[in-house]
Amino acid sequence: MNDLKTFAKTDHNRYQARMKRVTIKDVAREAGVSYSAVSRAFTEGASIAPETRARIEAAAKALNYRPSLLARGLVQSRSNIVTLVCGSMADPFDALFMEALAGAMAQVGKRLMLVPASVYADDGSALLQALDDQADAAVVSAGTVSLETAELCVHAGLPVVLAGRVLDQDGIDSVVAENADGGRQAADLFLRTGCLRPAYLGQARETFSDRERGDGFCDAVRSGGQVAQRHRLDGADDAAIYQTALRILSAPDAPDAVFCATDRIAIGVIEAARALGLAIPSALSVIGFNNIPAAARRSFGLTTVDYPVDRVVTEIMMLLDRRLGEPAVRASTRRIPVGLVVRDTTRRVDA
Amino acid sequence: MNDLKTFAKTDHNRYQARMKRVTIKDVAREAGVSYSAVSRAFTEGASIAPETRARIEAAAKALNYRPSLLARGLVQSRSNIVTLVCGSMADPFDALFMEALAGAMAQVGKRLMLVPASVYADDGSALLQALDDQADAAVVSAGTVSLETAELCVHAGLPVVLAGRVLDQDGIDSVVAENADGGRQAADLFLRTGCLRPAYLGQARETFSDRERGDGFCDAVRSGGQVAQRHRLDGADDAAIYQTALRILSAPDAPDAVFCATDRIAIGVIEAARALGLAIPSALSVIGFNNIPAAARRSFGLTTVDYPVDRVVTEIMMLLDRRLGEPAVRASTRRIPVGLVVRDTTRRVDA
DNA sequence: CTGAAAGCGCTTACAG
DNA sequence: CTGAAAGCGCTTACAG
Repeated sequence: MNDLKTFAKTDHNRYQARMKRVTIKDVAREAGVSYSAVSRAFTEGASIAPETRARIEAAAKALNYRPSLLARGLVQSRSNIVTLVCGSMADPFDALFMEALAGAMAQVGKRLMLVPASVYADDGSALLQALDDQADAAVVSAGTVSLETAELCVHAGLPVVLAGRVLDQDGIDSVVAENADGGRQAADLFLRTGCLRPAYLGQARETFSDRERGDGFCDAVRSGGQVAQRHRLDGADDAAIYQTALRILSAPDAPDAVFCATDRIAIGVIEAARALGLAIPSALSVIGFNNIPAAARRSFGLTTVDYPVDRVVTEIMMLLDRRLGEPAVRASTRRIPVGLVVRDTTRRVDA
Repeated sequence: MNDLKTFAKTDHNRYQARMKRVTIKDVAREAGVSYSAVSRAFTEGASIAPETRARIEAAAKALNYRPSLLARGLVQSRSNIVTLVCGSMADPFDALFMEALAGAMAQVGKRLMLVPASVYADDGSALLQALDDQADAAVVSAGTVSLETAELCVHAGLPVVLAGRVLDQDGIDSVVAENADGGRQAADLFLRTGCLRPAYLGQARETFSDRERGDGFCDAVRSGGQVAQRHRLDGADDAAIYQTALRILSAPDAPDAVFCATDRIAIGVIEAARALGLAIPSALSVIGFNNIPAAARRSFGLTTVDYPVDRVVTEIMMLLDRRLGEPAVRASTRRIPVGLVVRDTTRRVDA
């Protein structure tokens, strides 16, 4: 990957006999019209004689003409690009979110530009790419976004919506799960099913949603008159999840119920429990978050907090739409309701 | 999602008091230089006095100037965009591939534009988006690409590489797994461990790689003097995988060994087998393909054919680089070697 | 090293 | 309905 000189930065023209693009002028010449006419022929609802349009369309087809989105974007200062600052795809939830978002954007004629947060400095500069792209909007689902960067975007009139976190900055909208409520629901179920040593297991690096889930859970446990342990992963991959779970579950004061920041973590806990011979749910209860497809697998039957990805995407689209219509509108945070899906990793509440 | 009028297509200007962008001219004025000078200041290795550059950089910082990638792309006819035509992210392998590709592209200063194949007509038109974007290259990992579309891209000088399939069209490169060899390896293991009724289970809609895997497998089984069953999923989601597996495994002539087109399918087969009380691997052997992280989970311990995603990405980058350097070079197909990773779903070869 | 000019491929008022 | 002109924000020869 070190010698991709050409692709990376070398002067293409030195090497490349790339065909020159067929432009609006070529079509105009072919059709015998001005090139404004060609532009109109490709603009919905422009005033142009049907016959002229037909002639132009024929010429365009003959020449394989395709309007340049770059040029159009430049002149309209609207690129039809939406920048998505994203993180690792190791958790299926993130991949499904991206897929849903890309689909929704396609519905309104926009496409997603991927900016992997990991390749940018952890100072919010990933988001600045959206500015460089003249993106119509940005969605941030990973990485850091500094107040300074956010401010810059707002100032430039770039609508940005944060997924999974809230930033205290005018003009930056957010959509997040009712995380604390999800944590509370998990805690309630543990308490009602007689769990005595509940614990929360969060991400290696605490995130906004992670913290809210943990807080909601621990607060509710405390309200129930118990105290919750609070743990954190040793690392981000499946192996680290498993090892952390092993450690926690084999400690002297091992919990008998674990609420995990994500389903992926919860599945690691289930596997560790099985390796240790802990029966689920009699000796250990487990609850996840997100309700990814794997949670429903027979192998796991994971009780989890359902976080409907389509709702998230719908809200993002609506926030974006609203802000485009009214750029100065107050920042708003949309909370997506979440609900327990009870499967096999928690005990029955028949008491 | 039906009323996103503003975001979708309405005239922004009617609503939007978007700040006008700060341009090269603003910086030039602020720094007291021509705007060619500003351009140079932002061009690596351009001839400009250090002091002038410093002054310009200061002015740029003061104004929060950021070069427009759109404008730059237009004039250089190089957008630094790479279009990825992608499919569903339901299979973790696809998400990991995308992540790896995005990372590699970032290394060379390019970003990925997502085009979900599903939202375009099944005639290869998704790929045409790459042309409209003035993309520097396109990678296709899903959907149909017609010869006609491919031809158009080649003609326009757009490098395209196909992932997971080969197209008989000059100028279109490919990277694919040694699928048939993978199938052969799976078959050999089944035969050497005494399996008597081997079967292949492919995707609902046959794909290029799918077919190669099945062919390689069935041919090798035949060479071993047996005949393989050949099945196909009833649908694309986890539920359909599970149901299809149930059906196949409870048939009168049920197989005692199943090679699956992907790990995801294989996991469904494992779950169906367990539901039916079939012991793995004594009563049923299972082999997958890809070696996704889930395959290594203790819950599955899936024997599989490892298809290293990083190798795939590396080859794609090299093919792209080569074609950019030499646009007319013959199309080439890179075959990525694959290898069995033996875990717990196949019997020991101690006989 | 620096500036003025032309041009990338379009759209958008403005006249006609 | 149609065309000529200006301009979107840059880069790139070309002179100086």
